[in-house]
Amino acid sequence: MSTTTVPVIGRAARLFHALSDETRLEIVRLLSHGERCVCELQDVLDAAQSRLSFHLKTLKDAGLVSDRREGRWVYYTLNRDALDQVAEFASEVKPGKHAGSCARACCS
Amino acid sequence: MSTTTVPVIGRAARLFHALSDETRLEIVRLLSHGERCVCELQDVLDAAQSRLSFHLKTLKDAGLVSDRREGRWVYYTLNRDALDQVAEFASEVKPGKHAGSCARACCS
DNA sequence: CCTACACATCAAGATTTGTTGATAAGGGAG
DNA sequence: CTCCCTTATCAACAAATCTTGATGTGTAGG
Repeated sequence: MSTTTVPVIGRAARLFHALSDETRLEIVRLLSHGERCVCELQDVLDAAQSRLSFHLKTLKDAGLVSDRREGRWVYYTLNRDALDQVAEFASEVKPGKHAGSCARACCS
Repeated sequence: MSTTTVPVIGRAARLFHALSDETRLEIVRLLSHGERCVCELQDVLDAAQSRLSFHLKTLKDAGLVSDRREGRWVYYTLNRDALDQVAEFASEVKPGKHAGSCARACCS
């Protein structure tokens, strides 16, 4: 069972890293209201286009958003699964969750 | 209500940043089993002492852990509140949460 | 075709972050 | 007081990250 913890940790680290930047959090917050195209995010966030593209790529690589092309526009949406994984990690790690399941060994 | 979003975003960013490193996630995972002293973490994680100290400080600054001195040892514990805030952000931002509450404006 | 628009990618520079080894600070034991 | 143990802090370096401006790619329209 503990063999799966390492990849899970890595997955969680990439998720959290994608959420560790204020610009990306603003993007996530906007996308929580529904699908948005890049130019709209650009307007609202008042961010340079290449900067936005960089952050959207970061979010996409982490699996937090998906994109869809429609004509010349690209629409981004939040991935519910990734957000569930974030909440799941927080819940899994909450104190008391593993109460009594493992001994406490302290240094000599 | 939207006046609080900026500080909230900043708070979330600092929380997520603290969780964006694998070493720190391992620390969190260990602490989820209960209080631990630094030397014990050092043993289990096989990490240099100054490295561990650095990561513990990062976690502490983000409010994710608290420390308590007992003799020469310092014990660290997870802060449940911070983990709740992580889960809360994930839930707050989940698609559908704000369904219909705001119009969709797209670029011209 | 040619142009314009929406977006992605690249290269360069500045800033932040993580690691390592050395030193400092704080407390217990003798 | 002195030594030792545990932890924190510092300085220096390496590596990753973010920003900006320029260029590339795909698509629609004339």
